[in-house]
Amino acid sequence: MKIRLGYVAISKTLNITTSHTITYTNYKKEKNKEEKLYEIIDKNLTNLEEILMYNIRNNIHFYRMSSAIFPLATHPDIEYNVLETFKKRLEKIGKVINNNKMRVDIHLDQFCVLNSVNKDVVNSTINIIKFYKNMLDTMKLKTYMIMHVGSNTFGKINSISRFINNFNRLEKDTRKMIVLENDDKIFNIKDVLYICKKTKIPMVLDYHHHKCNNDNIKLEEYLEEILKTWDITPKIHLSSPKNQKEFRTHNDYININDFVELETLLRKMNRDIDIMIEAKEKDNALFKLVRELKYKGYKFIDDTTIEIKFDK
DNA sequence: CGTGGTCAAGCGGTA
DNA sequence: TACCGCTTGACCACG
Repeated sequence: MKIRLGYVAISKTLNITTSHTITYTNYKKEKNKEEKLYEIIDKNLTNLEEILMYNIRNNIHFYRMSSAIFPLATHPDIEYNVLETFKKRLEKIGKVINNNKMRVDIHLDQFCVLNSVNKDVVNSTINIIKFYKNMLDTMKLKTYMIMHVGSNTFGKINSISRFINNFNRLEKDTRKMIVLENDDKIFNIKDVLYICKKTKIPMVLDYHHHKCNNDNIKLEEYLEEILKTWDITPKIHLSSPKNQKEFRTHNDYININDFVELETLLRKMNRDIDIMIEAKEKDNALFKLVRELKYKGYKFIDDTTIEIKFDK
């Protein structure tokens, strides 16, 4: 079995970002509003292209796009069809991704709360989901949007059924593009797995969140079921705590012990896995982990792919 | 230059 | 009750 490693949004090595933005307040002050927006988006897309080339050069097969490439794209008071304007560009980027068989996905922001008790929040969340679906469709990427279950208002049972109800309001094609992740405070792996089985949503396991929020539930007992929610290679998120006191906060790097713990469970599963490194040092953290794993004796097929022996 | 205040957006936890 | 962190922390005014 193989484990591939990926990273999120920013390359620290290249030192470029695809999240250049403008706030609504400053946007309103601009003389050439549209021009200003397009300039920012153009910069973001150029940097995205550069990051993708960097990923290809370094055999990184697995990457999460920023959700801030198109500033203000879903703002209620701004009318602009950004996806139409940048269609050619997005198609080209999509082609690069597909031609190189790279797995690229996206994570919805924290204010996308599908099960909110506030109707306006739900509606804007649905709008945002539609926007990203259109974006991914424009790029011709067969991939997913990752999100959390959301709010806990009126307790878990109510909150879970709110999620399922609102999820079912989405169109069928859109529903197929949603992936759920266990969070670090409320919805643990058991809760999320329950929803995922009911709705046929694939489940991303976040190992660090599980450590933060587990109610003494053992991952061993659920891991196989979690992986089964995927038709394709399952995806797992890995990060390390900043320190004991600020446990929930992400560390700059990955503690190799966290990887080894997780990998020890995974090697009993006999499935290829994609592990996304979520560390503040981004690709640097990924490569640091790779160096340490090699030193420890892990066998690598290429720069970021580990060969693991199935171990019952 | 570096830095502190600000920014469209939700939510729960912590001091 | 106000801030923090998640999220992707970037921009801008000021010194």
